[in-house]
This record gives sequence, structure tokens and C-alpha cells, in this order.
Amino acid sequence: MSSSKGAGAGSRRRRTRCRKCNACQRTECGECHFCKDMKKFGGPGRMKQSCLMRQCTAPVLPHTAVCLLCGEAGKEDTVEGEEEKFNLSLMECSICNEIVHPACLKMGKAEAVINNEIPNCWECPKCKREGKSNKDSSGDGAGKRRADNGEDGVRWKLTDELVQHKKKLLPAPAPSPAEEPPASAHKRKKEKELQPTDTGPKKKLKGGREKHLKKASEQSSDGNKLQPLPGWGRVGSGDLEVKGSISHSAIHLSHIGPSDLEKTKTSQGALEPLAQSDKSHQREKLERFKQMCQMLERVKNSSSSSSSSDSDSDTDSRGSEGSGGGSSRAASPTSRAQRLAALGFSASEEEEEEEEEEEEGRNGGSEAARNGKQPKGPRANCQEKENHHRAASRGSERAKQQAGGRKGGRPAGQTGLHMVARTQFLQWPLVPSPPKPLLQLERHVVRPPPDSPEPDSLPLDSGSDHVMQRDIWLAVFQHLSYRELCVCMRVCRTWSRW
DNA sequence: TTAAACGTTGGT
DNA sequence: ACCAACGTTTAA
Repeated sequence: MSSSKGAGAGSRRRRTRCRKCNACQRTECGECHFCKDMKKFGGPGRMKQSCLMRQCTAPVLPHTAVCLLCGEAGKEDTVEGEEEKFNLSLMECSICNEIVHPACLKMGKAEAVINNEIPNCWECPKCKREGKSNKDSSGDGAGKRRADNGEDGVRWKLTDELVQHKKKLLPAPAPSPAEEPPASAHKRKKEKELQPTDTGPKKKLKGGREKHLKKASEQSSDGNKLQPLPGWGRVGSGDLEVKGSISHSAIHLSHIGPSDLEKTKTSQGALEPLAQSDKSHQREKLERFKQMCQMLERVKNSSSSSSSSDSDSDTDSRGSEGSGGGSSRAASPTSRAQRLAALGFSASEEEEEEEEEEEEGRNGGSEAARNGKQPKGPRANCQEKENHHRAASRGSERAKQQAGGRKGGRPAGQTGLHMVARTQFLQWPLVPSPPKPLLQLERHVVRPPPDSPEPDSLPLDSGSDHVMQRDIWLAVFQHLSYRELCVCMRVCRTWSRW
């Protein structure tokens, strides 16, 4: 905190343990580097770091934190409703570090990105507006909070508070469209940032160097504001919705788990060799076919139903990537997103290319499909989460454990193709609400039809005839909902064409 | 780049 | 006041 660092730095408040996550409730292992350093474990106590097993997964703002604008603390407890809570809670901008009540920001049309991994953390509308992006986005680099970390053996498990989502700020709460002074008049000084004493050389042992030489690394990066950080979502203003920068218009409401980050890392999207996916492809198709069959069943039973509600019915599930705790993933992502949408926020996600990844969002069943392009098993990656946070020290520890560490991985992903802005669902407000219709239409890629004759006119491998011919299928399709049709389209090219 | 060190903050 | 530990700086 050398005071300089942009405004934010000055009064930057550090975060503290949430005390609720698994990590926080755990006891020191007594074996990790940091534990060994502790005096209680016979160490010198110089590192002053928390046990690796106890690194909080959702550090919170200290109770002393207050809104920069109104000077008051978070008041989310005083109201009901997600929106209210949001507006009255304190949000810390990861860019400028300002902590404010969203409601205190008078920005008519605000655009902000809410970090779902860290409570009360976002990229404030102001920064977004000014085009700022995360300083550390590129390297998680130095400094900045951490958000999780190796939970003991099970590092990276997304626990309780981690599953959140980002939302989109719609017509902001504040009436006045006129934002506030760009550069922001607010200075945050109130705090003690001007303590004379602090700057002095204080090192006890080493040569007392001043610490005024900031790291330049910070705040340089950006450039492309496309991908802030993994785990972040974009928020657009009401009418604008998704930020234009996103190269892909495909917006899914799917929940992207921790594993997806890994995916970003490895998958070079289209470049991926198809080879290995051969088999999985088959399986994939099978799955789809099954889905299709189920749907047909349903259609028969109730030709009218619109299916929107059953989207997650197909629990084929095994919520595989679910965290061990199980507490993490709760309601269907879709509905959450919908809720947010209702509030004026929206969840969005940018996908990498992919033609066949449409309605995945809704369930685990799609996992199979995903696997096709994902080299690692779903669980294998369960652990990633983002770590843009954390200071170098801890980060390193982890990095080590994660073979290769994401440090190398992430940048690659970012440059190569836009990374998946992970969209997790906001858990913050936590107020359940009824599901609503999908926000966005899904996109489907329709490939050009082959020249070959109608498949149904050809004999089956078995030599027998088709049970249903094209027209019959078409008749069936007519009773399907859009969603269901999408699934059908993925069953095989022929159906898709039909 | 990673690990260690440490000032300082935050909770008790 | 004390202790834990966050975030940053510095050394290796």
C-alpha cells in the first residue's frame, strides 16, 4: 500500500476470513510451510501466513469497511429481496478498489462485472465505463486478494460461497442517467492512509528499503478488455446487454464450473484434434438420442408442454463436477440466471467457438459432449478456480501443486482465444424465485446438408428398414418445443437438416 | 518467477 | 494489547 496506487489503493481494505467455509473451519495442519513457520509450531513466525489448508475460499470485506460515498457499512441485511440487498451491500471494485454501495453509485446505465467468486467483489460501473480492466488480469499477479486456495487435499473445491454468478446491471437503481464525474471526484481518503509513520523504512533486518517503488507490473496489461478474469462475467447495461467486445455472440446461461477454466487452458478450441473424440462422439450421439427418445415420450404424453420447465429434468446427471461438499451447486443455473435477469441483471457467458455446444447449460448430461473436446476428465479439473487473487506467496504454493500451474495456462488461453468468461451463478442474494423463461435464445449451428440421398431411404446397417421415415419424424418434430428440437438437431445431421 | 519477509490491518 | 494473517515488497 504505498499510497500511490491509484485511488483505490489508499484505503484499500484487506479482506478477512469468512469463517464459514470449510477451509476456515478447519484447523491448522501444522505441516505446511506456513504452519511450520508459525511460532506455535516451532517456527520463526516470519511468514505470517495462514495455513494452506485454511485458506479462506471466500474472503469477505472486514466489518469496518464502509461505502466510500456514503460512509456507511453494508446494509444488505436491512432489506429483503436480492436487488435491494445488492444495492445496499458493499461492493469492492477489483480495479479501483473502491468500496461502495451499488446504490450509491449514481450511474444510470451501469455496466459492471460482478465477480462471483469473491463476495462483494466486482468491477464497478465506473471502471468498466472507463474501459479499465483488471490490472492483474494477466497474471494474477502480485497482490490482490486470493480467493481460495488449496483446501487441503481437495484443493479448489468450490464450496459454499463460491458458486455465484455474475449479473448484469440493468437500468440501474439510480435514476439519474448522468453518471458521475468520470475521474471520479471521490477520493477516498478518510481512512488512515495518511499515516506518517508507515512509509518509513522499517525493515528490521534487511536494509531498510523504502517500499515506495511499486511494482510496475500492475495495471499495465489490459489492452484487451475482453477477458477480465476467469470467473468473471460480463455485465452489460440494460439495453446493451452483452458487451460488444465479446467476439462471440453466443450467450449461454450454462453454468460453468471450475473445470471449465481448465478447459480454457488446454483446449484450443477448434484446433483440438478430433481423434480422441471419436468414441466420445458416438457416445455423445447416443446420449442425444436417448434424450430425444425421452422427449418423444414426453411429447406423447403431453403434446403441448413447452418443456421449458423440464430443462433440467434429465438429471442424467451425476453432478459430476459437483464439489465434494455438495453444498455448492444448488438450483439450476438457468433459473438463477433468470432470477437475476428478473432483477435487471443477467448472466452471460462467452464461449469459445464451438458449433456443437448449445444448450448444454442445463445439465450434466451434456457433459459427455463436453468431454469430447475436453481432454481431461471432468473431475480432474474440478479444482481450478481462479486465482487471480492471492499474493504471490500463496499463489506459488498452489501453483506448484497444480502441475504447471495456471500461471502458464491462463495467459495462453487468453491470448489464443478469448477465454471463457466463466459464468457462475450468483449466490449472493440467495433468494429463491420461480423459474422463468430463458433469457436468451440459444444459438445453433446448422451445417450445410450433404449431397447424399435421404438417409431414411437407405437401408440400415442391420439391413432392416427404418422404423420411421422422414415424414413421420417431421410430424413428431412438429410437436416438439424449440429446445427439444435443438436436441434433436444434435442427434444426427439428418435430423438437423430436417 | 517463486518464495520469503514483513508492515499493517482486523478480530478478539 | 495480542495474535492471525492479508497484501505487498524484496530476495533468491
